[in-house]
Amino acid sequence: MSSGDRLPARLADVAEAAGVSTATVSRVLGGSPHKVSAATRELVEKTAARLGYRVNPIARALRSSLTRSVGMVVPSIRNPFFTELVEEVEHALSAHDLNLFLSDSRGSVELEAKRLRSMSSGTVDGILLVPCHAERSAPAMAAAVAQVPVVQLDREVPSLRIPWVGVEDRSGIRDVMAHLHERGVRSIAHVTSTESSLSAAVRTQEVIAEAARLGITLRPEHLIDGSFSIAEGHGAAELLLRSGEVPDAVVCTDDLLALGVVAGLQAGGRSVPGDVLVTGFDDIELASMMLPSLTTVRQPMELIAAEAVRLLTQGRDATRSGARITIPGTLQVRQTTQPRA
Amino acid sequence: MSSGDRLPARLADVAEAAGVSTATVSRVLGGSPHKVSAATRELVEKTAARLGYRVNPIARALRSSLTRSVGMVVPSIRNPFFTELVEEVEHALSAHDLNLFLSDSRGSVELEAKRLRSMSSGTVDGILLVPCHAERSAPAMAAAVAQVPVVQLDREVPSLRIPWVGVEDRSGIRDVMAHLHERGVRSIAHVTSTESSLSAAVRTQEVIAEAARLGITLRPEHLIDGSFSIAEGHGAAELLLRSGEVPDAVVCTDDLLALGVVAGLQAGGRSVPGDVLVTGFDDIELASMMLPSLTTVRQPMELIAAEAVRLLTQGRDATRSGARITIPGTLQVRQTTQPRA
DNA sequence: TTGTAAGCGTTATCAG
DNA sequence: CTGATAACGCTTACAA
Repeated sequence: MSSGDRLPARLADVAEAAGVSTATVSRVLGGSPHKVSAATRELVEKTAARLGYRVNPIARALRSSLTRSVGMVVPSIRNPFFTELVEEVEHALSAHDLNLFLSDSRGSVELEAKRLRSMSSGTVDGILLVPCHAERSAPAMAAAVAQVPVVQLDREVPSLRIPWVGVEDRSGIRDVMAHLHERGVRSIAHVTSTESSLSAAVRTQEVIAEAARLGITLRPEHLIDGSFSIAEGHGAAELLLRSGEVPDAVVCTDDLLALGVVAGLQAGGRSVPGDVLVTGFDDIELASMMLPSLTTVRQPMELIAAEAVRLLTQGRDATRSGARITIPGTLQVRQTTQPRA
Repeated sequence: MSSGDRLPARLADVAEAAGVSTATVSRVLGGSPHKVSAATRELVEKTAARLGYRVNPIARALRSSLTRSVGMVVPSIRNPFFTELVEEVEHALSAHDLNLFLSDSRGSVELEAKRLRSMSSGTVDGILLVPCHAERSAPAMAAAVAQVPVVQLDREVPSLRIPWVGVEDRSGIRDVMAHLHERGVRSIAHVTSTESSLSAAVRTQEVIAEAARLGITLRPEHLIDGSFSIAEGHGAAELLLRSGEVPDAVVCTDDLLALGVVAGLQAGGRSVPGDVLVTGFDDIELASMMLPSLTTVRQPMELIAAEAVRLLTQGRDATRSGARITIPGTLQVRQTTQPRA
């Protein structure tokens, strides 16, 4: 049934065709530090090209126990922040000639554990993980890290000594609050998702602290805690409108929530920023494309991805260090916090 | 990135501990059809569990030339339509216990070729590809398909006999046009990206044909052809507004363009749907979350993903067949085409 | 500088 | 039903 496609050339075929040993071919083509004369090298390269030879990465991996690929597990690839992070990671890996094995844990600790198990049994040289739960992700991670280097991104499981790379949450929030204060905001609501992520919890902490420090009112019933999604933000806005007293601004711990809040406020007949200011966090692509465009804190995803990949490629020592690399975000002031005319 | 702590148990270790041969262990644990006595089977399973044995997928792949993973290459993982498609593919693969190798070609034929080359040299059992160009993607695809089964998703390279799964473009557009006609629309503009995708070209063809058939005006300068992005849609709306004569509706070949068009029209002081109706195509998550929510054609991505995976897993025969599987989309009527009060 | 040969951890083909 | 044993394609001591 298989038509005229010939089986791909193996290392041995190249060796035979070139009249040298397999060892020599391997040394030339595998980029080994071993010395090979210029003439032989050229001969080998020529014949390899002529035969259309390509290494069998599986065989290479079995022999060298190096796969040249890394795994990445995120809670939801559909969340634009993670999508953009994955994209940056892919680019960073390309530079090192590494492939990406992507998995979505769908926010499930069990599924995450399964993915980690499958990856840590030799398919990848390292794992980049955005844990889906701050405590319950720990056991599977501990098991994985015994087999292969692991680096956490964005979200952190504090009970483990696994390196982490993420944004400086507190300073980002401080910038937001200072900006709102400057805009004359006297009262805020806060929409967050402390359950999903430790980062969100830290941000919320900081929102509360800064509100107190700046004399901005944050009523307990105006602190709304759910999950990260547009729908959640939409619901939060409805709640707010029903509460009767609508604050001057709504501070959200991520852009999806902020998008939902803006839509919800508009649906309720309020103008943003005319009646209420809104801020987000992350700076996903949509934040600058939406109307009104969203004031938010830009997470430098390129940097986060690059640092994570660097940690991973620098090997066990680096990933053993328990390093915590925090990278500052930058406030992007846009239309949702324009001063009222 | 070096090896782990305790060396993991190998097949041979299990065999030794259980006092049987490696062949027997392999037969039990590898799910081979070969008969093994119930007693031996249980013994092996017990010892394997006790030693925490897990197969080495690399060794297995080398021996059996089956990796239990498939590669997927999309033009941009950031495009929500592809993101959602990837997610569905991941789910479909999970059901078959297959892993996903994801790559982003960033719309570059060269990068795409590189990805295909790397994947087709043994790292995956099959490739799901959304080609980034209707002609220039062909050479690399032809080379890949000689090594490994390939299935095209969404976009198609017609010059190759490679199976394809996608939505029924023409009927989707006919539904949109019929709906607009019913709404009393007499003139439209059309925003598309025929360069990116044959599907878009087909949709555009159908828009023109249906406009003619239904007596709806589509002025040549109101046919705007660019790339698939929110920014592009935004620009198209500005162009439209500057043209002086704003049509009754704007038909877009994807949701991103439609999102941009809505934002652009609003920025220019027009109301959607008050002054202008807008339609999209795809039904990405945002389409129903945005305000006003977007009337669009829902692509059944779960089905598309499932069919593609089915073709791939059914092996060479299926992927040699040159099958073209088209799946009907369904019109989702939402706020952007509400009748003017 | 080059070659020989021993594995890497499985699966599959034989005999028994 | 079970067990030796030879591959799979490559890297890397060790020899020459």
